[in-house]
Amino acid sequence: MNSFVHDREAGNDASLDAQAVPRALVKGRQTRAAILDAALALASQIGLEGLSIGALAEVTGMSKSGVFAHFGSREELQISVVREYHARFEEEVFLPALRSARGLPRLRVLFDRWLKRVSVEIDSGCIYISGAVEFDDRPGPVRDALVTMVQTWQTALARAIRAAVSEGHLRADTDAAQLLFEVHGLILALHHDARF
Amino acid sequence: MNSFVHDREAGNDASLDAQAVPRALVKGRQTRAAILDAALALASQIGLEGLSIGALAEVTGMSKSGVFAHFGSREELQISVVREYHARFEEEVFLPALRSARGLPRLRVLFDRWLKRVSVEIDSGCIYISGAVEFDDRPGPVRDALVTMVQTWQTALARAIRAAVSEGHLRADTDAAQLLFEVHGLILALHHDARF
DNA sequence: TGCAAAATAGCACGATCGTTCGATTTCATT
DNA sequence: AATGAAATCGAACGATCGTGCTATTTTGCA
Repeated sequence: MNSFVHDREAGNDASLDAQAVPRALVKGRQTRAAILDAALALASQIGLEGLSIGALAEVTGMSKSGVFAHFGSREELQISVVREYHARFEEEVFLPALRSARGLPRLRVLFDRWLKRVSVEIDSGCIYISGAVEFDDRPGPVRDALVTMVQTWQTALARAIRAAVSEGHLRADTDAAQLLFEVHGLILALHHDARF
Repeated sequence: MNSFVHDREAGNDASLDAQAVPRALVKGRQTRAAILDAALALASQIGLEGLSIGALAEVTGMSKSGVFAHFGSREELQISVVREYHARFEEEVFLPALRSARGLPRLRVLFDRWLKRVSVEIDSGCIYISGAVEFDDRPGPVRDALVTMVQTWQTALARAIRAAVSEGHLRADTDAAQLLFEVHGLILALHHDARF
C-alpha cells in the first residue's frame, strides 16, 4: 500500500472500477482529490495539527459537513494527507530516480531531488519533518502512519546506498546507516535554515 | 536582555527590588515562575502552539483567569516560555562551558552539553527545534523571539569555533559556518531519530 | 425521463479556546 | 488591627472546533 517499490502483490484494486462496480462515483473521487490538494497545501503551512475542517471548507468553497463526509473524522483526514504527501514524494523523488543507472547515479538523483524538494519548493514545508516534530509525543494512528512513511523512505534510501557500494561506486567499507544519518542531518539543517 | 555573554551594559534591573520599590510583590513572581515551569514542560511535549491556558490552569491548580493575569495574552505567554527556555539553555549548556579553557576544550563542552540536552533529556523536546518548525510559516512576535534566541545561540557557537581555530586547535582553513551547519545537522538528525 | 444512490448542504450539539470584567481573597505595610 | 494594593477567582462572552443528524441537490444508470 505504501510501496516505494517493494511489495507488489495485492495491489490492483483500481482495475475494474467503472464497470464491475455498479455505481461509478467519479464526482466523489474528484472533489475528494481537490479537498486533499487544498489540505496538503494547508498542512504544509500550518502543520497537520493546525489543519481544520472549517478552514478547509472555506478554501474549497463547500460546507463543513460536505468536507467532513469524505473522511469521516479529522484523524482520517490527517492520515489521508500524510498518504497523499507520501504518494507525491514517491512520484517526484523516488520514481524518477529509477530511470537512472543503479548505484551512484541513481543515488545522486535521489539525493538531488530530495534536496530540491526541501529547499527549492520551500514555500510548502516538508510534512515528514513537521509531522515528526508535531507527533513525536502524540501516539496514535497519525503518528503511526507518519512513522511508516518515513521509514519506507529511509529504507529505500539505505537500499540505494548499499547498491552504490555493491556496484563499487562507494568505498566498500561505507557504513550505510551512518551515511544515511549524515545525509538526513544535512537535509534537516538545510530545511531549518531555509525556512527559519 | 538575551545575553549569551555579549552586551552587558543596561543589565541590572533586578538589584533593588525588595527595598526601593514600595510594594514587594513576591508571591506574584513565585506563582508566575511556577506557571512558567509547568508551561515549559507542557510546551516541550505538545509544542508552543498546543499550549493552552486552560490546560495550564488545570496543571497548576488555579483558575484560567488567574493564569491569564500573569501574562496578559496567550502570545505573551508563548514568548515568556521561549525566553525561559532560552535562559535555561544558557545556564545548562553555555555557562558551564565558560569554565573550560578557551578553544577546543570549551567547544567540546558546548557540543557535549548541547547533545546531552537534546538526546538524553529526551522526555522534553527542544523548543528551539519544535518552535522553528511550528513558526517557520507564522510571522509575529513569537517567531521573532524564537529567531533571536536561536541566532544568539548559533552566534555564540560560531564564536567558539573561531576561537578554537585561532587557538590552533582546529585547522586554520576551517570554515566556521560550514562546521556549524554540519554540527547543527547532526543535532537535528539525532533529535529526530531519538524522538521519532 | 425517471429512480435510487451518492454527494452535499444546513443546522445544532457540546466542548474548548482566549479574553473580559467585577467580586473576592491574600498580602505587605502603617 | 486597619487599609489599600496585588493576586486570584468565578462566571460569562463570542468564536471555533469536530461531529451527528436530517434535508436537499446532484449524479449515474435503467
